[in-house]
Order: sequence, then structure tokens, then C-alpha cells
Amino acid sequence: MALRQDTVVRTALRLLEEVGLDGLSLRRLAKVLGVQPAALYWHIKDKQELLDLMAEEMLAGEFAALRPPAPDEPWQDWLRDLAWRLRRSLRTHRDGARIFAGARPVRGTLQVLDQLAAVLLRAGFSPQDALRNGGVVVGYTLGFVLDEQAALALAAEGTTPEGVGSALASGEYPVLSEVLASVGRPSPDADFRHGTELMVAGMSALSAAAAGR
Amino acid sequence: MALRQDTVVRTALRLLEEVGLDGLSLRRLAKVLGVQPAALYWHIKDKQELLDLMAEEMLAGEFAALRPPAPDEPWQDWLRDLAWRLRRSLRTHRDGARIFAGARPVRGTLQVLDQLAAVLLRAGFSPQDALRNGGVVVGYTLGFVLDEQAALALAAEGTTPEGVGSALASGEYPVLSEVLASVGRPSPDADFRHGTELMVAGMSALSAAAAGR
DNA sequence: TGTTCAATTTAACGGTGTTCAGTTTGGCTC
DNA sequence: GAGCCAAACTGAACACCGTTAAATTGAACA
Repeated sequence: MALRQDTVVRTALRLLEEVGLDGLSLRRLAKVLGVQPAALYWHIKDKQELLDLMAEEMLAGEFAALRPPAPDEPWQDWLRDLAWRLRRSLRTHRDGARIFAGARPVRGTLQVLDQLAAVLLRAGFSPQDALRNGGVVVGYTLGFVLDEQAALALAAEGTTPEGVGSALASGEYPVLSEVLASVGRPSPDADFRHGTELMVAGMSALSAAAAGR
Repeated sequence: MALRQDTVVRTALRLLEEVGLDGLSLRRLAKVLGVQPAALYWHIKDKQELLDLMAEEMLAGEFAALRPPAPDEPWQDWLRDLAWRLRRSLRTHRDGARIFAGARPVRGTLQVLDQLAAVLLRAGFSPQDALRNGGVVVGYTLGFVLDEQAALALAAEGTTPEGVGSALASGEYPVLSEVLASVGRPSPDADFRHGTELMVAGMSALSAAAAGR
């Protein structure tokens, strides 16, 4: 039974879940596939290409049916939804954000940016602002999930023993530790919601300022 | 003459400029230092620890004298300045954003977050919002420079031959290509300025909404 | 039945992070 | 100055890694 590229990619994504990005090697992947390492090079050019394809596959899951906004749907709602989809597709694979960050611009990304630009244009933004606002959404979401998964990996390997805990307890960051204590353990979902609201509000405010001038 | 940790770190940063993150190996670093590879392990625990220290050193340059806001300085100005400093410190080293993204939370980051929280608190934000808004600034900036340097690396290795050019020309992304054509080559500085303005406007809008309720 | 060609194996090359037992070296005390 | 001790480094090895080239399988087709 011949191997196909997409089974290689899908298996790589499954293996990723077990071993993480740093543990993902072509030799290990080959072993899982029951094949010699060199055989992979028939299906992919590079390890980098494999990572690119993995990034694309990650997006494909969530954006396969990326609907354009319903006729009566406010652009704000559509944009929030897109940000959440993007976050989810990065989050559903271990180290997903790191892979995405290291991948060459993928078909999936371009498609997302394309739709993003289209919707924002129709919402009345200038081409320039449509492009930039789209970039803000993607950039922020990537940065957010990157932090999120870094914290997750840190917690997984040992309760962040000296990294953050003792640094905070050391009293070197008085405001931060007090704020953290008064707020309680933050909820990533709520934090991200805050971020999306912030962006939507910012876009409205900026375009209103431009229009009123 | 004995080696010291900070010469190791500084030399690593210099070497990084030549070879990039993917080309940075301990053996190569050892050769530059005129030392056997194993000697490095006297000064650092891990390659990861070296990367963490490099991330810290990167921030140290720009934030060594991070001034609190002047008494009469609006928080918006101070915040814009901080975002620009952060971006600059990531940009001044090749692959800086990737290193920062892969590093454990560093003293420098915590210090930045601490000051950020302090300033936003004084500006009248709730502890919760101060924390979240700080996270937005850091997350967005990281995501932005990540994209920026990825594009830079891509351009450096060969005019992005099939990656983006042909994909755009293929007509699969009509809106995006038209917008790109009409806008012209975007300026990263102007784009980032747009992002910071967006965030500042968003923060004001959100807190006004909360206050007026 | 013989040929072609996609798909894979075998074998190797040079490089990587990391460990460990031994050796040098510089500064301190006696 | 002699002796010591710990810090700093060497030498050699281990187990991996990505990647390449040539040789080999195996099935479809003429």
C-alpha cells in the first residue's frame, strides 16, 4: 500500500501531539509509518515543507467552510468569529502556534487574509486600512496563542518551579504580583475575548476619526 | 583568561547575526570562542538556557533605562513608546522574534509587564484591564515582528519565487491581490504605527464603554 | 514476457546536543 | 615558594539528527 503525502502530514500531526515540536523528527515519523526515513523524501522536499504542510492542514480543519458574512451580519461579529476560529485551529495541535509562526506563508493564510480584506472593504474601510486591520487580527492572535502554549508547555514540564513563581515572589515586580493576586488566575478565553473586543473597538474608533476629519 | 557567561551570550548574539537561528549551533559558537564545545556547559545548563539568556540580553539593550512616564505625560504616549521599544529590541537581532517566542518568560519580560501594569493602573484602568491591555501590546508586537522577520528571511533567500508571488498571480485571492496592487508596497513602520494607534484607541473605547455603563 | 517507472530500501556523510571522566590553571593559604 | 582546591576546560564518546545517492522492489502496461 503506497504512502501518500497527506497520510504523511496527518500522521506527523498525530505524532506531534505525543512528542511536541522539539521531539518531532523525520526518523521518528518514519518509524510510525513503518518506513525507512529516506522514503519520506519521495513525498516531501524538506522537513520545512512538511512543517508548512502541517500548518496548512491545521488551518484547513477550521477554515474548510469559511463562510462569508451573512447579508445582514455586522462585520464585527464576523471578525470576532474569524479570530476565534484562528485561535482554535492553532490551539488544537500541540505547539501549533510555533509551527505556524515558523511556516512559510501558506495557501490557508492567504485565503484567510483575502476574505478578511474583502469583508473589511465591504464594511467601508479603505484598502489600506482593510489590509492593516486584517494584519492586526492575525498578528495578535498568533502572538496570543504563542504565549498561551508557551505557558502550557511550561506548566506541563514541572509547575514552572523557578521560572515565574520564585521570580514573582522575589518582590522584584511589585505591581505585577499584586495585580495578579487581586485578579486571580486569569482565564485565557476571557483574555482573548477582551483582545478581540479591543481590536474591533479600535477599528471603529480609528475609522470614525478618519471619517470625521 | 576564563570565559564568562555574558561573553558567551554576547558572542552568541553576534554569531546569530551571521548564521541565523537555524545555523546557530553550540559547536560553532565554541569554535568562535576558541574553546571545545563541552566547555560551554560550564557556563550554561542547556542550549535552551542560552537562548533564554539571549532573549534577556536582547531586551536589556532597549529597556535598561525604561523610564516611568513623566508626570505630565499621557499614558497613550508612554504606551506607544513602549511598543516601539519592544519592536526595536526584537528587530535589532536576526530572528529575534523567533528566539523571544521560544524563550521561557524572562526577567526582562516580567519587568516590562510590571511597568506596563503600573502605568495602566495609574491611568485609571481596572487591574484586570491593565493586565489584559498589557498582554495585548506584548502579544501584538511579538506577532507583528514575527511576520516581519519571516518575510525578511524569505526575501533574503530568494525573492519568494513560488511562495507568494505565483500564488497571488494565480488569481485564487482576487481581493487580496487587488488591494495589494492598489495600496502599493506597504511600509512596516506605518503598518506598526497603525497597530499601536488601533490598540490605544481600542483601550480608550473599551474603558469609556465600561465607565459609561 | 519484458519494460517502465513510481515507491522504497540500504548505506552512508556530516552535523547536532549532551555526558563524563580526566586534565589543566589560577588564586589562596601555610 | 610549596601545596592545595576548586573553577575551567579538554578529549572522547553516545545517540541522535536531516539529507543524499545508488541500488532494489513491485505493479501496471505494451
